[in-house]
Amino acid sequence: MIENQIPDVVIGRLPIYMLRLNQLLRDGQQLVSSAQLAEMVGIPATQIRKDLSWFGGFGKQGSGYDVVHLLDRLKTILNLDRIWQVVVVGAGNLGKAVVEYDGFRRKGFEIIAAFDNEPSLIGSKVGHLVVKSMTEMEACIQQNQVLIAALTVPTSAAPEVADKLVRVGIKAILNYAPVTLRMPDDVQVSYIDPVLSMQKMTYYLPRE
Amino acid sequence: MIENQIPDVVIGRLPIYMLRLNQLLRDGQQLVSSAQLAEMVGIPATQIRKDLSWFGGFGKQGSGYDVVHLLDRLKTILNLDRIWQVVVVGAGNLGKAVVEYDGFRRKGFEIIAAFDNEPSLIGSKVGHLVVKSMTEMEACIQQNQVLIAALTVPTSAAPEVADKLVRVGIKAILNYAPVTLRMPDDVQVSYIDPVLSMQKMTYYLPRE
DNA sequence: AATCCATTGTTATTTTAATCACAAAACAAG
DNA sequence: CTTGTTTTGTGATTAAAATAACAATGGATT
Repeated sequence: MIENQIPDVVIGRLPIYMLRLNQLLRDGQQLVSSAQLAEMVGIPATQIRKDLSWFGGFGKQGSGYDVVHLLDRLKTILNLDRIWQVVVVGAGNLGKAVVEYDGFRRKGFEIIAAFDNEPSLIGSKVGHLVVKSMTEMEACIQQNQVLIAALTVPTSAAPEVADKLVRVGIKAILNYAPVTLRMPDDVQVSYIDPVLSMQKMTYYLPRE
Repeated sequence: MIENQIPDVVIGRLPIYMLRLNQLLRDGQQLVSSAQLAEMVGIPATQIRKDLSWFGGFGKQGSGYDVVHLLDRLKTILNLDRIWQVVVVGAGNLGKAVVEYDGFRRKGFEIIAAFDNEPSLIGSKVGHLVVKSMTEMEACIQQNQVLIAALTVPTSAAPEVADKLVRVGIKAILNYAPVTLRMPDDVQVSYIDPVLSMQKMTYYLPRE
């Protein structure tokens, strides 16, 4: 994590706030109090206010936060006031699911290419894309100045492929492989592993 | 979260340790020091030792931890010394991907059924399963005493379906819908939302 | 214009988690 | 059997995060 003023945990909560604010926006609500938002996200109101105050106050005493304005500010803070291009590396089942999932596009992440080095996959269609060879990856990433990659290759290949991605300019990796990546400080890594989440939950389940 | 002696963050790290220990096991290594494990997972050795010490000491001074034994203990602690049956609710693209992903099975989570209420999906094959109607869900969960569900229905349906799952006995929900679920204290919920992770990473990316 | 009410922004406090530091234990070597 | 080396387990300390408390503010009401 890059050394910074604002705690990482706070940054992590902002997207959650955005999710609920978008919901309020769709419902046509114009103002929201920290208490109401708290109720929606299951986080204390005082913590929400504190989180937001890191970026300066944008609420109004007595009435609360303007939904549109707050959403707009959060978008800007999180650099989400633009479209981000994303490449998917690894076009197996998992990669396919990532490309075909439209949640990314809906939130401003455009998947522009999918790569694999398995000859049988290259040239095949995945969603709206045609799978490209890994040899084309570097050129594609650099030409489009892509900064974000989703890594869906087999675990054994993940560290090596991640290194390569960083070498060609990637600064954020959404890693679906269950392996810890050792990356330079200016490269972000997020781990997506539903199995780990399940393994945590079983701790709390009755032993029967 | 259930009120407990041991901090939730500690529980959350145990599955990560297991992941690496399994790797060492495959490599045939018999002993591991906290320092070596630390190197592998990117967490300080002192924190690993402290985490483990919550459950009593199972290392040997001077030599480290016996890989097989430690793995065994962690399995028991996390209730992973058994097979857990899981149902998937929602058999669209996402549900399909979850059923077909074999990472769950490999770690002892057996997906025994997939449900949907879309008539066109009911009866179709998803992986090795035949999609069942939601009307059959209650009977299936109760007959098999299933405690874990993966929730892959559309966001709008998620809260309602989650409530139903809890009513019929589910105690842990892996929620893929981007919505906060309000659940009783004895029900675990984990959120899987790769978009949130991406939105967090963009904060740290250069504004270009 | 004065009062009241709701709700923010922020300082102070408490709680929780991470890190440090070191004594105790295991084992190997002389 | 003593000495040296390694590495654990844990009490003490520091750092970080969450919570509480409340003054300040904006708007509504009389």
